[in-house]
Amino acid sequence: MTDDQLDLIFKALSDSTRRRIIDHLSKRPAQSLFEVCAASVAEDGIALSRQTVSQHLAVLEKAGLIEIEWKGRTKAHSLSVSEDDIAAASWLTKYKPKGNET
Amino acid sequence: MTDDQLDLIFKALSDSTRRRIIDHLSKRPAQSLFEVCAASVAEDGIALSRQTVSQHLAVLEKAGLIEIEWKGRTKAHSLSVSEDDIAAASWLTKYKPKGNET
DNA sequence: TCTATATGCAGTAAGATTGCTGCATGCCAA
DNA sequence: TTGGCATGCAGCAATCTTACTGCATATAGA
Repeated sequence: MTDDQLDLIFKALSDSTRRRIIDHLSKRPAQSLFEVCAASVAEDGIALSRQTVSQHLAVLEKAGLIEIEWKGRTKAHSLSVSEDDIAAASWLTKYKPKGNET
Repeated sequence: MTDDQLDLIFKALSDSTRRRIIDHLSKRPAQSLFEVCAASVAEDGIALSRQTVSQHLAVLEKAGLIEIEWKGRTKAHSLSVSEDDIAAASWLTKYKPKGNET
């Protein structure tokens, strides 16, 4: 796992909008851009423009956290969390206290 | 764990310089600002100004990952990773695949 | 073919981030 | 008391981020 990859993953996770998108995609995979927009409004009450959501999805894709499948003219986004992603995002556990905290 | 807290922790971890500082502090706690600067040059070959390192330390402190103890005119920085921090940084494990990936 | 729909790309503006320099403050030690 | 050292704060420039609007492209279906 390179430093750049860690950067991408942590940066992707450092925005609550993107964390919400991850949550939506975990509940229902293969959502189109419009569906993610709709879910954001319906479940979180947060209205974002299509392009804004598109950019967030691009960040998540760049970090390797979601995967894309084109179905005709619609782009299906699904969560794609690998073991490597989990390991990277758990980077901090390396520095876990040895049971001596208050 | 609030969304804001997750933002702070992931943002703090999304910079390789800050991850390196965490690593230095884990190896040797209670380092002053100057010592962190020196370690960055000595161990990583990266020269950063005192103020730049100070800012990175402030981000880490704001995220609650390090703690400060003043000793006279020097500020001793130590790693302070709580169980909550570990849990927050492991946020992605919620979406761990159920053993069906390639 | 033609239209409606799903998405992409370009451009923009406000705000955050990251690095820096310079000056101010505050404490230890002689 | 005073000199020197560790740190803080203010300010600045370059870049990145996050949101947006508007236009272009491509595909499914009538």
